[in-house]
Amino acid sequence: MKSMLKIGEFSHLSQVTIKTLHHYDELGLIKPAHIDPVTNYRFYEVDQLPRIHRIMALKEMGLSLEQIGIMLEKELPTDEIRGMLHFKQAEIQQEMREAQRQLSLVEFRLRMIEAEINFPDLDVVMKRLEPMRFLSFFDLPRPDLSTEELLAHRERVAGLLRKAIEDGVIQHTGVVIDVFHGETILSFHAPELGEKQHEILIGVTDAQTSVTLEGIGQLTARNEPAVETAATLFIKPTPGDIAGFVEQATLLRRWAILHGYQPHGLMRFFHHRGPLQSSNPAEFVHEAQLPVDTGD
Amino acid sequence: MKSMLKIGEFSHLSQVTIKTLHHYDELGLIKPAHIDPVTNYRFYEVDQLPRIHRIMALKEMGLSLEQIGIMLEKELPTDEIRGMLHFKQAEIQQEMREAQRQLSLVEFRLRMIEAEINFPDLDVVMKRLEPMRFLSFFDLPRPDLSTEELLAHRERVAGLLRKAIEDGVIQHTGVVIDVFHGETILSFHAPELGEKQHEILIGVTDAQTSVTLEGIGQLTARNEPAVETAATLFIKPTPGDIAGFVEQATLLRRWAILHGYQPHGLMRFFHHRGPLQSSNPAEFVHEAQLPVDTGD
DNA sequence: CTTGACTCTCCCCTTACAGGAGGTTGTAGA
DNA sequence: TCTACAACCTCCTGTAAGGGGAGAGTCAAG
Repeated sequence: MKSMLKIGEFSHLSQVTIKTLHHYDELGLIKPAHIDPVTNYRFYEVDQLPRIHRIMALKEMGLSLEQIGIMLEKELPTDEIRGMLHFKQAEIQQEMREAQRQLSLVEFRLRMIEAEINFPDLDVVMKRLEPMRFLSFFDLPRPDLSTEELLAHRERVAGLLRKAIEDGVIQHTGVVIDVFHGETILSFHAPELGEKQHEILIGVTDAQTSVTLEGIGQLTARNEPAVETAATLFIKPTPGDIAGFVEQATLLRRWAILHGYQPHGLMRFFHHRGPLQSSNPAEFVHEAQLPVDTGD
Repeated sequence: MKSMLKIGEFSHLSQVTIKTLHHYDELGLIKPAHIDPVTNYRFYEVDQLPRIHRIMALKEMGLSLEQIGIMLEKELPTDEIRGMLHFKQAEIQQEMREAQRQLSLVEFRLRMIEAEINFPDLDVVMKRLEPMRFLSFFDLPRPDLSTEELLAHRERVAGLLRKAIEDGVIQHTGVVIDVFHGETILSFHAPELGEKQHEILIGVTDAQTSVTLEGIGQLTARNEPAVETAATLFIKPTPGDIAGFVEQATLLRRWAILHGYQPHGLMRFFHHRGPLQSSNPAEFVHEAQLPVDTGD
């Protein structure tokens, strides 16, 4: 008196939907004990309850159906089962760390909204910078330039660089980066700093060697390794808005620390569209990139 | 001198794959500033970097592309943004609890393996029991039955019940449940308990009212509400293996407590295939169901 | 002019099912 | 015996966020 169960009854007993049973049948996870060859009706036996039970128990652990299939077939040795569970354990822990990270990002946003700090452009993204070759030089002639003097100086340097590029003296890749050598970005135009606080990096081809430009001095070629950075964009930081510029850069540094990234190296300012590409500062697009240790 | 970027350059600057940019274009999340009508080449502008940056930042928080689309369009009021973030926050916390639960399940399994406790059938699954109508009676005539006496008694009761069902006196739905009234399953055949420690529930139709059966006594009809349970199957607990039976039931109770479920009510033994369906104890399939508070 | 690097549009694949269309089968009441 | 209606079947589509690849067209340099 074997009690054959129709799929509906089996579904009810096991609390597994009929759709799911169809699916598992198709995958071969659990096949009905009998299928009527005429009607194709599936018939299960009570004996099969343990198997579907076990499948559900493994699924609750987050294992994929494929993994469950492996664990169920062929009396897998205990060691392999333990291995799979350890692997799954590590996977879940990774997921939890990821969820924790997301949570801290969301909460940071919420705090910014609550505090009515309005930095709609503080969208920090992790970016990996590829290794690249640069020409480097320090451009400030004196530490105590006034804002006007600074702007004029910048314009003159940009003109010289543009000319050198046109003449082919510099094989430019289109990348320009500023690096501020100082405790923080705040030191940008603090007169008490030494002369070499502001470095400009011009991306060049691998073949480029160091050059000397009249009116600037020596540009030293060097290769920079790849680096992980926390990056955020600066839109139209017109010269008059240096305060906002500084504030946002400071916020980026705080963001990184708050989210568990250890700043590691100097902040870089990557010019997507700067003085070399456009003469209209209102169109400038810069990106601050703070190298960090990710711990990986 | 607008700098139009081909998709490859834009992809490089933003660290977003071309495939993803295609996808976002299709979804309308970020459309190229210009598309060559002849070649269909996509051209982006540097101006569009902030938008893709923001998209990535929101995606890092775990928001779906659909939600991101909503947040980006039409200068959404701060309140709505805050609302969405709060919602996402709750969602992440829920995910973390779920991950925590999975982790504890995996770790429980691992501990069982390490301790070489071999209960391959302790696959605990949460099940919701539907409300159902039962005939209830307490079946032990004396508390101090020997094992042989107990088995004989059971057989006699099963025969009487089968006859009552055949005669239509009991409109049986096929469900039979044992409930042990005592502190734990361990009290099962402890003679010091009173007479009414073992209750049998026979599932019946809603129309069934209480009846009196000769040789058993009165069977009282009552409706049981729905209840959440932690459930595990018992395969072939032959009478001689009462120790294993008890051990597994105890383990189920421990499992529930360990995983944060508060047991709430008495453990039930649901007979998928018991004395009423089969006369061969080797084919029996039972299920222990422990009602619990889930906290929902 | 050719080669190699880019880019385009389609189409299929992933997970674990859910929903529904359209057709067949089983059962209970009139 | 007829007829509802529930239960069951197969087959198709859809989900989220793209990845992989085919086959064809485009761009820049040597």
